[in-house]
Amino acid sequence: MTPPPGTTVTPKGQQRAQRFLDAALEVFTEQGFEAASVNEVVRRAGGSLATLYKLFGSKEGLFIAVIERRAMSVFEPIQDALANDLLPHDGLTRFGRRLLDFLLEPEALALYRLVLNDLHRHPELARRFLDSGPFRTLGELADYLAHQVALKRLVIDDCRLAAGEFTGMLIGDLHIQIMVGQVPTLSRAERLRRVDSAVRRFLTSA
Amino acid sequence: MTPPPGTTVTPKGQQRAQRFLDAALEVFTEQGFEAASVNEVVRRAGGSLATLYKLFGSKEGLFIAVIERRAMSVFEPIQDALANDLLPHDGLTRFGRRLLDFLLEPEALALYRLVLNDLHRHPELARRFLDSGPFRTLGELADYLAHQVALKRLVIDDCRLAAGEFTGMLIGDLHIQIMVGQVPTLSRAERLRRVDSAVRRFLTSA
DNA sequence: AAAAAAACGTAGCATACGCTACACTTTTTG
DNA sequence: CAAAAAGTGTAGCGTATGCTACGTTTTTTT
Repeated sequence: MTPPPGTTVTPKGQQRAQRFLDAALEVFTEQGFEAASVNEVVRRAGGSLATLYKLFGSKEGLFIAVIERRAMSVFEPIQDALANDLLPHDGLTRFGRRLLDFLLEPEALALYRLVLNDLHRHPELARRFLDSGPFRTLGELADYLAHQVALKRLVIDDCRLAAGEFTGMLIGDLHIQIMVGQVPTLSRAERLRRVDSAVRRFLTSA
Repeated sequence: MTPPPGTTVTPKGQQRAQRFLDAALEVFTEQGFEAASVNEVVRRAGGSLATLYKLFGSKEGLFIAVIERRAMSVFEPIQDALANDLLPHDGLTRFGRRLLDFLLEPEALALYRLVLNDLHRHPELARRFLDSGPFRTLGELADYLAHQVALKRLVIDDCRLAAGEFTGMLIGDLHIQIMVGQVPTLSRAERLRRVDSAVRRFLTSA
C-alpha cells in the first residue's frame, strides 16, 4: 500500500485517481455495473463528483479504467506456475492448484464475475481482456505442453485444444455455480483431489 | 404454436399470461433483467401494464415466471442423448454433440446468458435452476457412466467427478467467450473434432 | 340481454440515476 | 505572495423506471 520510497512523490491528481479507481472497483464488484452508483463511488473515495467526471468522462469510462487496471492482469499468478523444465506431472499440478485457488478466492472471484457479467457490452474491451487474460494463460499452457512434446515427454496433437481441455477438466461445473452465485465450499483436500484427478486423466491420455 | 386441438380452449387469461411471458422472455434475453423495461414487454405483448402487474406482482415476479417456464427445461434435449445400452464411445459422442450444439445455438445461448447474468440475486431460484438443469444433466451422465462401469466397459472411481470433467473438456474455454459475448463461430467440422478429442481423451483414461 | 368480472389505457407519482453548472476553496506554480 | 490551475460541494436538470389509480371498455357468466 505504501508507495515505493525511491520514486518521486506521486502527484496529488494521481492519488485522487487511485482512490477513485479503488472505490469504483469495490462498488462495481459489489453491485455490478448497472446497479452501481457513481455517487456511491465518490462517497467512498472522497473527492467530488465533478473531479471524477473530469478524470474519467463517464460511468463507462470509469468502468473501463477499472477493468484495464486490474482485471487484465488477474491471471498472471497462474501463468507463473509453468516452467519448461518441470516434468508434466509437476507442472500441470502446480498450474491446476493455482487455477483452482484463484477461482475460489472471493476477491478475485468478484472481479471475475463483474467482468463476465458486464463486459459483453464492450466488445473491444472484451477481446482485449480475453487476449491478455484467459487466452494468454491458455497460450502459455499450450506452449508448455508443446515444449514437453518436443522433449518426448508427452504426445499431443493440438496443444492449444489440449490446454483448453485440461483447464476445462479442472474447472468442470464450478463455472456455472460461480456465475449463479452458488460458489461451493471446496476444502483444500477436495481441491487437491480434483487437481490430481484431472492431471492423472490428462497424462494417461497424452 | 397452435394449441393441441384436443384440449379445451385455453381461457383468455392464460393466453394473456402466455403472451406476456413470451414477450418478457424476448426482452429479458435481449436486454438483461436490469435494463429490460416492463413497459417494453407490454408494448410487445399487447394488453395493459395493470394486467401484467395483477398477474405477476412485480418485475421480479415476471422474471421468475419466465425462468421457471423456460430455463429449467433447457437442458433436457441433452439428457435424452444418453441410453444405457449405448457403448461408451457412442453415448459420449452423442451427448457431446448435443451439448455443443446447445451451447452455440443463439436462442438457447441468450437464455443461458440471461440466467447466468441475473440469477445470482435469487439464491433459491438459482439453486432450483442448478438442480433441475446443469446438475441434473451431470447426474444423468454420471448415472450412465456408473452403468457402464457396472458392465465393466469403463473403470471410473468417482463418476460424478468424471462427468464434470468430461463436460468441462467439451466446453473448455467456450464458457468464458460466451459470457463476454465473443461467441466463436465453430464450424460443424470443428465441433465434431472437439467432441472426438474429448471422447478419445476421456476413454483412454477410463 | 343484464349483471359481474376482468382487461384496458392513460396519466401520473415517487424515485433514482447520470451528468452539468457554478460559486467557492484549496493547492500548485512562477 | 499573488496569479492560475485544480479540486470541492451543492443544487438541480433531464430522463427513465417501477408501479398505482381510476374511469372506460371489453369479455364472460347466468
